[in-house]
Amino acid sequence: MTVTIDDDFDLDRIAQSGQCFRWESLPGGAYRIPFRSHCLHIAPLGGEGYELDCTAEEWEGVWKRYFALDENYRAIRAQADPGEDPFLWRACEAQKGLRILRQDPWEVTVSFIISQNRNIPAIKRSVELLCQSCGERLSDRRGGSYYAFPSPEGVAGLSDGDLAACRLGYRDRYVRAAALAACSGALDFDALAGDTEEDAMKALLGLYGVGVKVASCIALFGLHRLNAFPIDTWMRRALAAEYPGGYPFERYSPWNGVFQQYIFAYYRSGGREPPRDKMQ
DNA sequence: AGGCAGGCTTTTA
DNA sequence: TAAAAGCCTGCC
Repeated sequence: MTVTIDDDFDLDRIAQSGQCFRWESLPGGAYRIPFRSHCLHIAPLGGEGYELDCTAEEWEGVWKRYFALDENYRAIRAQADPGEDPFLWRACEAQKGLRILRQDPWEVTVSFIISQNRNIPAIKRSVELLCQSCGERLSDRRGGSYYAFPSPEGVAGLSDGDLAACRLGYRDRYVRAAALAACSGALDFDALAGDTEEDAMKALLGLYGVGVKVASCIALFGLHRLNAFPIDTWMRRALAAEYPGGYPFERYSPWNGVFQQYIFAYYRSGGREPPRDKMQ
């Protein structure tokens, strides 16, 4: 089936934004996107049109929510004023098409625990190895196979050796601890959904191996708390260079996390003063 | 109590 | 070799 999407929506930008690690790039700007037990092939047709391999029901019931198409990113971007904050405006213009997905919170939790002190290719590799080691092998609609992201039980059941084979390094005990917490109910994403931002952050920070940065990423990308504002090395550089007087959080609430993502992507793509030496 | 240095696995460029 | 969407522990 085909659909038209009448808002900011750029598959390449989303794929490269560092919020999801399992999108598979295909020829022609298309992607294969696994989500829980679903898998979508989506190909741009030019303009606002896209070719999908799912039913209308699945598009309506699963993917529109996954892509957060109920939210209007043009309207969010419009809050950045070129005269008031030219840097933010440029970042939004340059990265137009980004969206914050509604991903599976468990997958996001593990992925961002794995992300610490690593670059994106290395993160993708470990996540994929983890999926292959204990995720369910499923078929997409084109006869291809893929591995679902494993359940907490699946991860908790891995031997030391199998977990080590995922090349998680010192993070392997963090991942195992998160799996045990999710199995025991100590980590309950449904409960977190009803919490205040502060309580949700507090609960996430209680996980072994989860600090402020990773907890913020889980809140933003896993719990869809669009005001959560992860600060990594890139954001630290961007804030120091562009907002020496402090970032105006009040001004952009409750969309701080969205603007954070524009700034992060803009900076990482070389839009501003890359780290002293070279870029990718 | 709260801040800071050092260490940690592995990959990437 | 330094840096990578950092965090934990021990010391002060």
